[in-house]
Parts: sequence; C-alpha cells; structure tokens
Amino acid sequence: MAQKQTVQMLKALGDPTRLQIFEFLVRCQCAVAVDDSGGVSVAEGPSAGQVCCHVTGVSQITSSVSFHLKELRNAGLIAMDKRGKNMVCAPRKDSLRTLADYFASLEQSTCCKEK
Amino acid sequence: MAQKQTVQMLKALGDPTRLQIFEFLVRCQCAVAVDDSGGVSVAEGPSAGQVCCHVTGVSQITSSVSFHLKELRNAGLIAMDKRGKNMVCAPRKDSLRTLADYFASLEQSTCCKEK
DNA sequence: ACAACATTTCTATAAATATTGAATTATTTC
DNA sequence: GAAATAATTCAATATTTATAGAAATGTTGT
Repeated sequence: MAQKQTVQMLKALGDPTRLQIFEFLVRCQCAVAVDDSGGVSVAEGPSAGQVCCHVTGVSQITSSVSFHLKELRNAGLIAMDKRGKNMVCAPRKDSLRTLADYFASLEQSTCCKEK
Repeated sequence: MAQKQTVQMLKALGDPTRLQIFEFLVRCQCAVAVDDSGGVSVAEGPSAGQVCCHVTGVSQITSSVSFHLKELRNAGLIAMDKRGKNMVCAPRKDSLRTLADYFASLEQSTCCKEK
C-alpha cells in the first residue's frame, strides 16, 4: 500500500477526539446490535448526531463533529451514507485490517528479537 | 492501555517524515545485521546521523531530524542511547506489538462481519 | 409551500506543529 | 587545551489544524 495513505490514516487517528469517535463507531457496531429502539440497525451504524452526543457525553458542537467525521472518511477509515436527514456512519473493516497488518508486519521485520 | 498514549503514538507516526524515519529504523535492524563494516551493530541500530542522511537520500537538516527523533522517543516508539558522540536509535518492539494488538482487537470487536 | 430538523459549509480565531539556520553543549582526537 | 565532530537547543517563521458560531443546504412531515 502507498505510504501516503498509511500516514493519512495514522494522522486521522492521532487526535484524541477522532480516536474517541472512531472507537465509538467500532464498539457501537456491537452495542447497537442489541438496541431494540429500531432507530439504528447493526448494518447502518449510528448517525452523526448520535456520535455528536456521545463524544463529550453532553454537548458538542455539531460542526466540529462534522469536521472530524469528514477527516475520518477522507482517510478511508469510515463510510458515511446519507439516509434521509441523517448521516449514517460505520467503520471500514478493511482499514482496520490494513493497519493491523501493517504493524504486525513491521513487528516481524525486526530481526533483532531480544529486548 | 491509556488512550492518551495510543493517540500520542499514532500522532507521532501520522507524519510522513517520521513514518519514514521509523520504518527506516525498523528495516535497518535487519539491514545492519549483514553489514560488515563494523560501524553499527544489530543491537545498537543506526545513529541519528545515519538516519539524517537516509531521510531524503542526500542532505537533511540535522536539527529537523533531531526534532522528529525526539517526538518518536516521547511517544515511546523508539529508544535512544548515547554512545560517545553518536545517538544510537532503535525501534521499541513493545510499541509495535501494542499497536498491532490494538488494531487487531478493534477489528475483532466489530460484530457486523458482512460487507 | 412552510416549519422543523440534521448536517454541512463558511468565516474567523486560536493553537499546535514543522522548518530552518545559528548558537550551544558535549565528546573525541590531536 | 584546542580543533573537529555529533547532536541538541534556541528563536523566528510559515503552515497546518482545531474550535466555534452563523449561515446555508437539503430532507421530512404537515
């Protein structure tokens, strides 16, 4: 893979707010599965508004969350689909795999095994 | 692990110059192993000067490389040992393991397997 | 068409970060 | 002890990035 894209992903996650958002989206894929409110399905993931409410627990500027979500999408870390008024967000599994593999292979390439 | 430290590592690697430096250090642990010049041992890793020369291939401001190396060290990604006039740098394996595990576990926690 | 809602875009501001060269510190060698 | 070398610190600048609120866009329901 191009190094440029790796940098983009790492930079996107190298911000506390964005990592929080991203982790929420990943975890939420599970949490929402048992949510019977019907508002959000597992396949869909939470809306930007839900992400927004979650970030600080109480209030959060929507435009700020919008900005960070766009950064995550531009880095290829999440997918965003428009569903009516809402913007439905979900993590991209391939990006997680890419990053996990990247660090695993770096770990392998270190010949010097001790300490 | 603390989320704060994860962010710090990702931010440090989310810069093209630093990722280049870091990858060089990781690869060099192998490359140097077969180097018979005797100048650098496997256990030691390359010096900051060698890193400096490598980054752009030809010339690179030393203070800039020094800055980036410090960032990598502060993030816990590399170790730096003073050896006479030189600063010997080597990647920290535990950090690679930590990051590989982090993304692997995130990948696992996504219930929604399809797509 | 109008009102309510969700999200994005715009504009301005503040804060963090990268880059550069000069000056400084520390170490080796003569 | 002085010169040479390696690396860091310092100070100035340029660039990028995050934050915030207002305005604009687009969608739903009446």
